[in-house]
Amino acid sequence: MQSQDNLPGDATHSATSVEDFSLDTFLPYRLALLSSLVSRGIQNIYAAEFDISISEWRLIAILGSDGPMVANDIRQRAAMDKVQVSRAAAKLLEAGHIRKQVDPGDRRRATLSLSGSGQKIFNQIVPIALEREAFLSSALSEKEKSNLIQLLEKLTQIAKDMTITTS
Amino acid sequence: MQSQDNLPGDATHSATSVEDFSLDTFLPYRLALLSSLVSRGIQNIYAAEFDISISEWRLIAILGSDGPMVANDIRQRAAMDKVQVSRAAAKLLEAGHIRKQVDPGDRRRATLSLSGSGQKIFNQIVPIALEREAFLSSALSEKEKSNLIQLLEKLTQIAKDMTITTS
DNA sequence: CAGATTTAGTTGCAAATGAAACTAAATGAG
DNA sequence: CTCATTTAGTTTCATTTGCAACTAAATCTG
Repeated sequence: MQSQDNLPGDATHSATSVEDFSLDTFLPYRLALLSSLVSRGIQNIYAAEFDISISEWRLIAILGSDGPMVANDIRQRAAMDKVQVSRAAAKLLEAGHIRKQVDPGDRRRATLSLSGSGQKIFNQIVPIALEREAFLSSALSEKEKSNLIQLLEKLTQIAKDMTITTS
Repeated sequence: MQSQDNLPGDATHSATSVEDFSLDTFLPYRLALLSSLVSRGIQNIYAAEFDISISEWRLIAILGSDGPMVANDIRQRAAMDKVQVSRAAAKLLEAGHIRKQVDPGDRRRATLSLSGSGQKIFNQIVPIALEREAFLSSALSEKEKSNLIQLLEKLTQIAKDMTITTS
């Protein structure tokens, strides 16, 4: 049995013929499908209850769990588009959920952090989100779940490398 | 502050407190992150080469691998919105990549199938997509990959059940 | 069979998104 | 020091999306 040490750019021994193609085992499809189902479900929660969008929640989640940071760091952290970050930040700022402090050393940069209301939203959403997640992953054992996370992390790393990060 | 009394019964073994929250092990986040990276990468391929959007490609992929089917089946198969299916179908129809045959028994339904050019697009994209996927999953062993697919399938099933399918 | 209800799919409109152009500040070269 | 380049973030515009309202066909009820 051949080992599968794929050199990047190689992939020559892998199935690339039309007959072998099955949507059900096609990773990008499976990921997109699951991700959209999950996101849709969660979005309903905080769109209805609080008045924030997905990207806004993402910002709040990042600031809430990792602490204050500069927009660019958020972009890298979440593989978000800089436009996305900018807009989400603008809205959150307007709503008073985050604060912005310009870096005196480099006045283009500004550190973003949760305000009181932002923190409150974070505190309220987290339990709901966790509960939702718990229900979702109730089909998985603890081991399966950590295994899954690990696999996703690996893939994310590769995917990040693949992306021609022009941003 | 509103009460957040969890529905009694299930999923109580998992952490639901703010302190335990970590984005890195939060499944919805990991999924969204990876999925968006992967989709973005693949989209570039067929948006540039052929002139089709993600949902259009999805339709082609489904019809190409599963054969002709009715719009509603596509919707269920791909957990797509019916609007999404309708619009993608309309565009593909206009571009001549699919055919539409009205069911004589129920004239609201129409079976969609790939036309010659649609089939050709399918044949051309599949190898590229597979190669891309092979590269992506080059970090995983065969076993890990099939394991991952299986876990994703399980989760998808749950997520489908969770969704209050109003469509 | 008429009228009400359900189902399949489409359309209109408002909000979200993404690429590219733009502003402003910082850095680098001569 | 001055002009060109890079970097951080914003704005503009065209496209995509998603919900809700709609049309048309089928089915159900009396």
